[in-house]
Amino acid sequence: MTNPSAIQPELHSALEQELRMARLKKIEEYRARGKNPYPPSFECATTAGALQREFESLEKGEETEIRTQIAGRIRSMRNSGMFIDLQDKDGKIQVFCHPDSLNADNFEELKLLDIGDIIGVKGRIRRTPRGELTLNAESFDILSKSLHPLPEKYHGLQDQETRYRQRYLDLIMNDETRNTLRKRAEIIQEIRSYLQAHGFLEVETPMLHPIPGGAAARPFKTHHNTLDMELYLRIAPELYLKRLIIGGLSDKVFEINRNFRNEGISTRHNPEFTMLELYQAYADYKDIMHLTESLVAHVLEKIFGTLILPMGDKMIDFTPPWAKESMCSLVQKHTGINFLEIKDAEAAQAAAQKIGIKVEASAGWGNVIEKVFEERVEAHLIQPTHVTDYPLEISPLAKTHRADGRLVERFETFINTWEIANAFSELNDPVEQQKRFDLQVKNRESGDTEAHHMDYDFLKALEYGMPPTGGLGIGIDRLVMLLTNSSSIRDVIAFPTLKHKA
RNA sequence: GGGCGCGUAGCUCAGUCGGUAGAGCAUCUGACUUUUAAUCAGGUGGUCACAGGUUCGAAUCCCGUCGCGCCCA
Repeated sequence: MTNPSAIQPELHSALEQELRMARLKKIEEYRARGKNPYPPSFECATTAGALQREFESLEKGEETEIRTQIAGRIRSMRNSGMFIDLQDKDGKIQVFCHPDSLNADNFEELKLLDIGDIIGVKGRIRRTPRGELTLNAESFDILSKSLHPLPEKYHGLQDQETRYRQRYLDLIMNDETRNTLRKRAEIIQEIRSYLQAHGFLEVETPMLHPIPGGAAARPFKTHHNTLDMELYLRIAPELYLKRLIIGGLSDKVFEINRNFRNEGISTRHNPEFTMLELYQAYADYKDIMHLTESLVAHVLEKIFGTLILPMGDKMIDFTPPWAKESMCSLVQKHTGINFLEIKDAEAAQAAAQKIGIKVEASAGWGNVIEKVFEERVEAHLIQPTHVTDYPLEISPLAKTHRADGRLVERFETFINTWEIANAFSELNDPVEQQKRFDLQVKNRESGDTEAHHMDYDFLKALEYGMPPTGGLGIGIDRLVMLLTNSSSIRDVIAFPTLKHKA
């Protein structure tokens, strides 16, 4: 049994304690009247938003005999509680508490109500002479008493840090936060329904990996006590989804789930983030390109009813087909250098240095191209663009390009300068895959902490035969950022990773 | 990891040249009672992020630490 008057460590000031004690006292008074301040349920007949729509045409000053009941949080009170603004999931409605209609018991209990309390109200609908749709309360019940004051009613909650640390307050106070996080849920719902309608099977693969694989990234490490075994939080589901394709669980599988990468935090990076990965047997990267476009276009049409959205001060046009150009061609366009004519790493490094781009002495031909691309091309990719035909050297899981052995069949889609999608014709030659892993292991030994690990278990699976397969990864958080015009990934993740507060 | 900025009442914010800590909202008391950020009168409320330094005197100047934001890597 805890002492309700005990000082909580989070409550520093005397005022905060005082406010809390005053509200605890009101709870006791309410109980003393035989009422339960935390009742088990309340039957809502409608919502504020639904009422606003339903009675849109009710004239000023018009009263009805229509009774309804509604629940919500008290956002403000005027005239000593005579007028209460109630907020629920989809709107606000004014509640009028006057002894003419409100029962005598409840009228006495008005002084026990505070801003922030959740109440249920029964009453009749009218529109006031000033034009406000109003519920003339006949009775109310406290459904949950709030022990803390809400942020300032006019300016709301502004402090960025508090908005992240106490997201529930941000959600109560800021419509924009509610809208963004609801849009996120809708976007994911639409992705699911599109993929399910196109024959994809939704699956779940492990979060705990004995060997972190499927991406170039540093993992979080953890330990299983009973098995006495090191495990890693997954950096990508790729190698397990391919095992499902090998097994023929379905020719089309997808997973929408969290990945974890033990790297920096920025407006575009959160240590845990949500990824869509899908694999389609007998398809190549060109098929996946079309799939990517129609998937995203479907989401936009369903949710926004348009294919053109604002992002910052720009307009992004998602209408398929999207621009498509090879990485080397884009690099040549922006630097004048045609790397396809450059044969070795030394010459590539020299070409990059000549235009003022520093590259490491160990950088191979492909690494140099990637670096030049990042520094000179990415910033220009505003409208949706598939960048194709990446260097093999930086793509250890992709199939060698059918027309050029130095490249792979891969594309990344850039929108608003951000990488949104990454896709390949998947490498399904186990001998070739082993060579690629060997090279990665060598890179790791020479200091590349993001290089892939050798994974014999996966190689063994490949050796049983994986059909030709196209694969796609889409960063859901960044996609949601684009579609909700959000400038920080923290705005599209309900509870972003934060440091301990001092 | 580097640079810049921010941190003052529960919330939103002022705080001049270094001279006793301020406002609005919220809250409490009272008045009023069909309001719309209700209004009127009065009151409560402060670890000025934390720690040190300079100074007769620091929210203010300096150093360090922590947290948040923005830009860069």
